[in-house]
Formats: sequence, C-alpha cells, structure tokens
Amino acid sequence: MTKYLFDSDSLPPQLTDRDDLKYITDFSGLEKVSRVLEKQKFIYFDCEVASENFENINPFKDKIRLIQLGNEEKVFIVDVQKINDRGKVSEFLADLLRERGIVGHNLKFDIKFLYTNFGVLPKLNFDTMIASQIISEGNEGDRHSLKAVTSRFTGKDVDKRLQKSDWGSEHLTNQQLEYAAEDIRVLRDVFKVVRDILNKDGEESLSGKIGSVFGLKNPVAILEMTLIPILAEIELSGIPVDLNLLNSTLEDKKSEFQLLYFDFRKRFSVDPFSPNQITNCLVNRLKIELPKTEKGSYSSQDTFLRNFLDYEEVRLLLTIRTLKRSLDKLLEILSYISNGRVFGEFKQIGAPTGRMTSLRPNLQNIPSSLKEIFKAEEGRVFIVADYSQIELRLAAEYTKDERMIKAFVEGRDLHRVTASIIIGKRYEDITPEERRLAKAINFGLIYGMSPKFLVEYSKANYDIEISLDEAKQFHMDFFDYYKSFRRWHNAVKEKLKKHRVLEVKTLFGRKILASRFTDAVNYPIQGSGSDLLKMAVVFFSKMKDSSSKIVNLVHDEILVESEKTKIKENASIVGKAMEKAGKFILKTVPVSFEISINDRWKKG
DNA sequence: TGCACCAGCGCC
DNA sequence: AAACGGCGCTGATGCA
Repeated sequence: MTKYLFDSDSLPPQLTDRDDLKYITDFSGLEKVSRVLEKQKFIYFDCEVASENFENINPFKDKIRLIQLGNEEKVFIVDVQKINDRGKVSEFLADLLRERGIVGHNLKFDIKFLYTNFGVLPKLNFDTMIASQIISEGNEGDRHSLKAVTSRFTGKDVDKRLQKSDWGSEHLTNQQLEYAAEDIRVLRDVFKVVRDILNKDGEESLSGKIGSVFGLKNPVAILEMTLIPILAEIELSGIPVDLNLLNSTLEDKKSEFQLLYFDFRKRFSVDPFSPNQITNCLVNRLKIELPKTEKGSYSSQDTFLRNFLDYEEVRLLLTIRTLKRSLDKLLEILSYISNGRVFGEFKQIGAPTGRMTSLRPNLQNIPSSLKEIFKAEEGRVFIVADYSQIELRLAAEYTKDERMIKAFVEGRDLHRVTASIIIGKRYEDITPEERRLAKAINFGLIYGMSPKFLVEYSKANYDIEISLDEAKQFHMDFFDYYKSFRRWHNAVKEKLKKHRVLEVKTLFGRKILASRFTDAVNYPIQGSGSDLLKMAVVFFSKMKDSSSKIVNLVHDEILVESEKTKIKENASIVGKAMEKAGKFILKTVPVSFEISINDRWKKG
C-alpha cells in the first residue's frame, strides 16, 4: 500500500528544490518547463498512468497522472492531476512536441494515452525498446523491458517496483516521484548507447526528420521509429464490426455446437476435447491407425483424421472441432468490442524476422469464413490491398535467380512455370491440379523442405497425393532449374558448418540471427516481406488524408476503411504506396498487388 | 490452486 | 544428418 509521507500539497524541500529535478503542479511551472526545454531537439519522455487494473490498462478509460520530461541536465515531473486544467496541459504539450522528438521506452503505449488524454500524437519518436529489439537481431533470449535493456546496455539496475503503484492518489509519495524521475535518467544513457550501436549500420546519405532530430542513421531503425505513431493510430481506430451479424453468427454456432457436442458425448461416451479419450476411442474401438508423437502419445490432428471420413465419429468430431474454433474466435472478438469496434494491439517487432504480431484479440488469424463479420461503418467501405506471391518475388530477388526473375518480369504465373518444369508440359497446358502441386513445391522447397515432408505437406494442404519417389524427382528438378536456389542453400549449409549461428540480412538490411538451416533460408525472405509492408504503411500514411484510415495489417495485406465518396482516390493512394515500397525493396523483380473494395473484409 | 508446457489450428 | 518458417489463443496435462 502506498504511504502518504507528507500531508501538505507541496513536496519536501529536498525534492522540489533540487537543481536537476522539478515537480510541476501549476501552470507557471509549465511555462518554466517550456522555457528550459524549447532549446532541445528532443526530450526524454515517460508517463505514469493511474489504473485500477494494470493487466487491463486502457487508453480510453485510464488517466495519465504524471508526465516526465527531461533533457541532459534536468527532469520535470508534470503532475497533470494537480494542474487540473486539461486544456492548458494539451496546449503546453502540443507546443512542446510539435517539432521536437521524444525518447522513451515502449512509446506506442505512452503516446496512445497522450492522444486520448490530451489530443497530442507525437510523430518524432525514438523508442529504446524498439532499438533494443533491432539490435538483438531476433535473439530469443533477450528481454526488452526497460529494466532488462538498461541492464544490458549500461550495466545499471532500475527498480521497477513502483511501476504499478497507486498513481491516482491525491498525494504521491516521495518514492513515487523519485521512481518517475529515474526512468528519465536511465533513458539518457540507454538512448546514446543504443543509437550509436544502431548507427554502426548507418548510411551517411540518409536524411529525414527522425534522422536529424535524433542523429540516427540506421535505415531499419528509422523505418521502425517512423512506424510507431502510425501503429498507435491504427490501434486507436479499432476495426469496425457488424454487431448484428456477429451476434447472430454466435447464436447459430452456439446452438449447433451444443447439439452436436452433447450428441457426441451421449452416443460415444467420449469427450471430444479430451485427447486421451479421443485417441483411445479411435485406436481401440475403431481400429484406426494414428501417428504417434515423439513422446509416444497418439496424435489426432484433423489432417490425419480426414483419412477416415467413413466413420461417423470422425466426421462428427471434425465438425465439432471446427465449430468450436469458430465459436472461440467469435467470443474472443466479442470480448474486445466497444462502440461497435474491436480495439486490438500490435507488437511492432513480434517475430525475429521483424514481422508484427496482433493480439488481444489476434486479428491476423481470423478464419476466412468469419472475415465478413468486419464491416465498414455507414458511409464507408473497406479497401483490401494485398501483395501477390510476395515471398516468391522476394526470394527471386534475394537469390538473384535468373529464371525466376525472368518469369516474373515476363508477367508469368510462377506456379505454372514450375509446374511445366517438373511435369514436362507446356506452360499453356498446365491443369489447375498441376498448378496446385507446383504451388506446394514452390512454397516448400525454397525454405528447405525435405521430399519426405513434401509428400505430407502436399496432401495436408493441397489435397494432392504424390509418392516419395515423385517428391524426390520434383525436388531434383526444382533445384536443377532454379539453379541459384541450390547455390543459396548450399552456401548456407556451408556457413552453418563453420559457425554455430549465422547472421542473415533482409533486402532492406535488417539483421537476423539464425542457427538452423531452415531458419537461415526462411528469415531473410519473411523479414524482407515485413520490411516491405512496414514501408508501404509508412508511405501510405504520409500520402493519405483524413478520409481513410488503416484498420488492420496482416503480413502482406493492408486493410483500409475509407469514406465512400473518396474510394477511388484512396484506393489509388494505397496502390501508389505499395508500388513505391515495392520499387524500393525489389530492384529487379516487379511487385504485384490486388486491391478490392467491399463493405466487408473479404476479397473480390 | 496456479503455472508452464504442449498440441492443435487459424492466418500469413 | 536432416531440416519450411512465423505468430496468438484455447484447453488438456503435469508438476509444485
């Protein structure tokens, strides 16, 4: 519990009167802060938010209590509750942050609160958490909390115990204010260390506001820093939902699920969600041969069970599972809705490759059958824009494979090209089934899939049965034809023999560590895709106006909500942004993308 | 009881 | 020697 050390409004002399630390509780204090900080190009920044429940802290509900601002010498702790004039504080922040940058840790979080509390969204950010993640190159072992980052880069220890203390109480304790100031002090040291590390991969030629404000030259870091406020805006926008359709779908699935679930339990005396009971039933009662996991237990994956659709138990089980998944996803979405929109979050560098991830709820794995739940508001539409065959294009560029590049330059369908090679038929004569097989081969083999796995993979994902010998032949033919891919894979194998861990680079220069062969060939391609999308988002956000906003991002797709009256203009801007990013990342291979307009989130 | 782990599956 | 990768969410399971 928080203790009140002082019962007067003012703090003890040792705190307020220190030269390097000022506690600001009134408007004249704000003016003093402005005078001192107006000479800064950037300001060290942090804030403390009062929340009933820190697990569920919410920028739309919770209030900022303290805003800490600092330069190299001074720290100002602005108590916005004591000042008690939101308009004045807003004006002060708007003036201060309009042209100046801020340095902070996990800034997307802070600036969302700044926006909801004071209508200010800082555009020039340097985030030491993002910096640390870039420097870590995807190393899974590294943590990126302020405490971990400070310890790793400066050797100092930060006490975070008061982070979730009571920031709403009338009198903050001396310790709370010292805690608030300490974050600013450590940022000074961390900032310079991580910036200088990043700048070892700097480009002198690079210009731009973020670069000049922070003295930052690393292109990947500049891209990421630019993205921060854009993601904050996307999260604050939320994505609109058709509540009627959501509820009716939910009811339909619920009743259907309950019917089938209890029917299953009654008829077979087995809980369909107990792996033990299910595998027992399938193996012992129905004499179905199931594959085993390495631990010795049976696996009851849908893909295996689909071999036994003549058993009613199996058919029913598969239906129940699918229903349950839809139901869970709908409930997950529902629990994050407010005012007809879902407010999810992004982890900006969520995967080692640089890919973003989506959480609370995850809006990057919505089953295609449920995407229609998402519906633009009245008078608005969705613009659904996604890159086509982007990983293959990036792989062609990355390996500089002449034949694959040529196919793309000529505008060919690469799956058909591959099909004609491995089947030995003319490009024009490839059947849809043959094209599907080639698709499996293209996607699998560039990332080092074994012929054995190709057999399983084709069956599971493309419903195509091939023998192991055929798979081996296709494997040979693929690498004989796309010669650079064999050279690339062999080079990676050689390097991994010499070194335990390999540093690979995306086309944009993002560095990623890989210790397995499959990672070392996959990461640079997946990572280049993430660079590409992030860049397209940044370009779009610079070109767009207020008649459109991004509402979701899914690895190679940008979902925009636009005013109906400006569909054409906005669709064209999305296209231009994607094209521009494409030209930047891909120098020899053309990009291709599809843009469709719809009330709902679906293509075509 | 709570936590860590895994399997399974949705998306890319 | 052999190897497709990434994520988040749910629910069962096993351990303290």
